[in-house]
Amino acid sequence: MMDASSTDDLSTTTETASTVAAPVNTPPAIGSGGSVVLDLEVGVEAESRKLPSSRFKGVVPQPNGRWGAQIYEKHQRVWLGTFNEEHEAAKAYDTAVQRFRGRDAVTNFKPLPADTEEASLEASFLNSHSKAEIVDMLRKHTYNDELEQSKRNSSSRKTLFTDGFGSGQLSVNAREQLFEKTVTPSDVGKLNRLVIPKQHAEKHFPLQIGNTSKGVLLHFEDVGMKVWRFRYSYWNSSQSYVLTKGWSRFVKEKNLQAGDIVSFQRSTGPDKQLYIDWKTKTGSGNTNSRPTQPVQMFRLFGVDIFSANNTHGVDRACNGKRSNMEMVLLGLERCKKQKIVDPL
DNA sequence: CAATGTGTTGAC
DNA sequence: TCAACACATTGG
Repeated sequence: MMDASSTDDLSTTTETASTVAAPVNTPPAIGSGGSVVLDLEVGVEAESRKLPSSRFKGVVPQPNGRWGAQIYEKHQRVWLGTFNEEHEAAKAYDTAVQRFRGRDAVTNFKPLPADTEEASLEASFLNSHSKAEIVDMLRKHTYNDELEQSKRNSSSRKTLFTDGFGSGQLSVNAREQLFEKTVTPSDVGKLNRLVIPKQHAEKHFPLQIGNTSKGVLLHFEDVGMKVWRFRYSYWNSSQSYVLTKGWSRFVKEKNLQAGDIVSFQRSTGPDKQLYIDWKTKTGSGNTNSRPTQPVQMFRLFGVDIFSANNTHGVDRACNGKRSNMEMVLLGLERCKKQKIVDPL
């Protein structure tokens, strides 16, 4: 009904930012919640008819002592809901104005918590929802909850995980398959490099002209949440794109053999996190057991956690309860810092 | 009936 | 754009 169905984003752009920069606005003046006070407004009390105006932008008093929040868009008011506390209404306005007019819009409070990581997370959250959705959250007072939930999801750098039979994938961050390559003998040999088929390289890992020969460092995360850093560059001599420095370590640790398949993925979310995985030709995932890799091992908070290959059935046996493996993964999610393998 | 939020107006 | 204000509409 409210019909704030303005399509989405990009309508504002340019004109938005600039102008402000400085968090002008009246200072949030103490947190005096209810009491109207203000002796100079004796008339107000006496009249008992006029409503106290708000110190905050976008906040209007309600007859019942509560506070409404509103923002204007295209000559029309967009109602953001009613709130018990004046500052809650002000915060709702802040959220809305940032979605409607960009990150640098004038707000009541925001300029204060000018973090970096949190701020960007909220920014991506805002931009991943339509104006109408944000308004709806504000009116229902669910914005903060949804934002927090979003943060949890985006911070969980989860990798796909199989139950040993390739059937049980736990919830995974949305990611797209970029491409796979069956490694050649030279890819896993002494040349210490992986040739990336030109077709895929140019499509998914475009190199800037300046970096063509110099190369760049690409970060990939594997199923164990280890981060691998490979030098990626173009070899004029062979007219091919290659992963060089760092690649041999991967080959060694994974015991990659000719004919195995390496696959590359990228998260579809705002972060363009890259992932790398591998499997044997027969393709039973990477939980297959090679002599050198009898079990999967996670390292969590400095503790090695082993999981037998045949977790099949174990998870399922938990009947509704969270499975052991799930707990492990949940723990991994919380592990903020990722282990850097092969620091170059 | 009380609360909500729209209609509307005038100031900036 | 914005808030003030009146009041129609909602919802329990």
